[in-house]
Amino acid sequence: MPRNPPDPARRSERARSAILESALTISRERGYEKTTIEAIAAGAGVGKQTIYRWWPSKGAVVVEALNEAIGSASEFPDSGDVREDLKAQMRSVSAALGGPELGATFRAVIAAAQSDPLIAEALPTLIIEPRVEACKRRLEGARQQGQLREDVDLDVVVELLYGPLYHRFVLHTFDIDDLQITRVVDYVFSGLSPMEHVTGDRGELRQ
Amino acid sequence: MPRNPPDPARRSERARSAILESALTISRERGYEKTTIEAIAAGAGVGKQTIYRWWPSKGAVVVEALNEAIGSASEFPDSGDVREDLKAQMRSVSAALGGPELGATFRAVIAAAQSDPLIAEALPTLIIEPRVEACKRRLEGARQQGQLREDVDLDVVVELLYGPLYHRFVLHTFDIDDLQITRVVDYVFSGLSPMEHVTGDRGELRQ
Amino acid sequence: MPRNPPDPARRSERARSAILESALTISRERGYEKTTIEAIAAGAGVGKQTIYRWWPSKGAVVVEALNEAIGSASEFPDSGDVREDLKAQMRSVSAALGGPELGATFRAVIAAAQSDPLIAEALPTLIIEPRVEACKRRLEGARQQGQLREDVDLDVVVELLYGPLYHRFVLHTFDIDDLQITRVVDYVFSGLSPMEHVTGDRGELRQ
Amino acid sequence: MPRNPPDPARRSERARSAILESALTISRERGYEKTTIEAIAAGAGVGKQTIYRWWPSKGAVVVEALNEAIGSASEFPDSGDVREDLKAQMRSVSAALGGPELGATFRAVIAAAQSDPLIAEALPTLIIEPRVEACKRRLEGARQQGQLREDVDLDVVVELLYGPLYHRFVLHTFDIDDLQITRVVDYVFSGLSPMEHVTGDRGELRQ
DNA sequence: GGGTAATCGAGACGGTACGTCTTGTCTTAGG
DNA sequence: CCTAAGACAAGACGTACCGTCTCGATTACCC
Repeated sequence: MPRNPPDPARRSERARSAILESALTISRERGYEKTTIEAIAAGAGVGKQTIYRWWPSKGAVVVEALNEAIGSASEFPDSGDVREDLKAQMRSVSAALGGPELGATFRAVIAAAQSDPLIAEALPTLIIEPRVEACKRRLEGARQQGQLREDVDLDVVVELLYGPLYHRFVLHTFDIDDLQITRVVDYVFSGLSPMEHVTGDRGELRQ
Repeated sequence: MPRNPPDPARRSERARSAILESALTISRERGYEKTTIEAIAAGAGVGKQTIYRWWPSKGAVVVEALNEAIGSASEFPDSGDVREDLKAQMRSVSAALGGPELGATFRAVIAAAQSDPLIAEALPTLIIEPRVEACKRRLEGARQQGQLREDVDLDVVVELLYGPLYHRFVLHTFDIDDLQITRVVDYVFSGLSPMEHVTGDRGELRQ
Repeated sequence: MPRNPPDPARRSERARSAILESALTISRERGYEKTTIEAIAAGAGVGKQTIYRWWPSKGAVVVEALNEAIGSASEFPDSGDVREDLKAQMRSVSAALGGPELGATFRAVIAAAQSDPLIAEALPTLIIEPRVEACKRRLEGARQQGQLREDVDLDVVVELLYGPLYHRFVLHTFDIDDLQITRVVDYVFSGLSPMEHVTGDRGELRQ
Repeated sequence: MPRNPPDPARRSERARSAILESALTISRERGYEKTTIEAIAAGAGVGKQTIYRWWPSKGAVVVEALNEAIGSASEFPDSGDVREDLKAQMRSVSAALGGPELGATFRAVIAAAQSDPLIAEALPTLIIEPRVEACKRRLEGARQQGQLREDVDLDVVVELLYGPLYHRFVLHTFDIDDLQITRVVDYVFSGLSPMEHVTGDRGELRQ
């Protein structure tokens, strides 16, 4: 006697968006750990069952809410200069991570992903990958314009760029700042080996 | 009539270590968020009051437990070839993170640090910084041997090297593997800009 | 814009009888209080709205179901000996109350009557009174044959006879048995006052 | 791993009596079916768990509350005239059953006993039997004074007396009134058979 | 015999209460 | 006094039903 999954066609869009909005608001106001499904439901004017029908856990609601809040807005700029475009985009990621709006919620989602398998799956799928793909598309463009070596693995390049940001974010070592971003991009493009080779244009590795 | 603080002289060492051990086990098994004081007490064969008497919060118990468990940082190898030394060290970090024992524990700490300020402070101080310093010492040695540019910020270099590993670890995008490690080190040293002339030694950027 | 009442002509007979059958089954199996409209609907393979369209409450469904199920009252036997006829009839009532089928159903109705005004009205009217009347007719016959005092209130006599059975049935003190029935009838006819001279026919008040 | 039953020695008397009082009040005010454990707990200023710890169900709380409310007060009067003493006691039972204070709650408990095995056991044990025993003691006294035949089964006599009251109470046929009580007692003592024997003192079987 | 209106099965919806679990405080008994 | 054990008030958990509502998809009546 298998439990039928609910029929998405009958789903109420009004309820869905009210829930996501309520989830984000409450998460922001009292922190993720003190966010309860009861409160999300009350805040959205919705029965608890409506949440349990469509999401498996509090975390799942919050990831989805977070994803909608960040927006699909992450399309990369393309000014022709890949280094500057990356820095600009990384600065906006940094602002989002550090800002009071989404930062704390994003932290909480990362925390939840460490023990909740459902979120461990949703976080990369829903939030990380689409933005990684956007970054890879920009890098691919740069490669075709000769700003990037032909043979690099773009997945690793993305990790080289954003990994340092997340390193600070999750390990609480330093705040992410423009200086870190500048150096990360410049080091990654120019390399750490003593310059036996010409980097071409911008060897400005100081400060 | 002020509440007298408990007298440390009368404290039961047996209870203390049973609590720390139980906290660690449960944190590892079900994640930090699902770790409850009730369960720690039950697992330690101890009354809840004994925990509340000596620690202010669940987080405080867990940091103390972790601090005792992880032990001190190991020194970097120095074979003369900084790239290979880094790869070796990163592989051993990768093995630890991926292993079932320390990996799960470390996930729990990272998760806890995202919401508990006590752990947010203890994690970089006690755990991360000593290891970063060891790495920086090795890099400094490399710099003096001419394997590293003079002007780079070593903190950022450490983040460039380990950030990609943590990126995979906390965001659950891919498993950390040797290939990633190889590429990270090589890209970071050689740079991503197209090589106008070969760096001489190891241009082996394929595979 | 008044809500049109449903049109009885279009009513599905299949649904109606499936609902009544399901209501009776569930009422019998888990008791009236734990009978839910949800379960009746599911058991009948019917939408909940179909029940709410035609009945105002759970109680209404159950009375209607019971009314169809119990059938009409049977006539009393008349062997000429009113005591024996009463005992015989009371034994058959006792068997019905004690039996798993009607007993459980009847328990459910009695329970329902204590809280649902609809059933509180229907139970005496539809179920009790016809049977009381049959009993009273037999007692009237006995009176005319000189087996019963002229001046007794037959309603009270019926209660004297059947009250003890229901006392055991609803209060769960003892099981109804032949011994109780025999004694009830004999005590009622012979009286409890010490016999100053024997009644002639059946003074057999022992065992 | 057997669940330890709670230790009665540690039980809070304050909580216990607040719960029973709250249960009775709410039961009276909104009816048994609409009485919820949630409301009882709130009304008593008590956690729900404290109710669930000591009672298995809502019904059990209400039976106990009812029992305390009725009071042990049921000792029988002994004026020397057993008929009058019985009538007096039956009138007070009738007043309790019919009264707005306990009548509705008692109905609900009887209803619950029809489907809840726990209440089916508690109702006779806790409430009925102590009062039946008191009645039997009075009847035994009457027997020793020669007001009652030697050979009657007192359990059946009690049922003969109270059965008719409960018959009206649970089947909703008539209201219990003084006339019924008078007739029940008189019929039971004098017997229904035409008077071939002298009843001694009071053959007043009219009206 | 085709249009249309109401019933049907199904089930999502906003709610209330359920019975369980955990929290942090308070109380009891024993060493 | 400190310990373990655990009752306590509070309140969130995830589930079950409530009674209402909205869906297509059959009916069954009326033109």
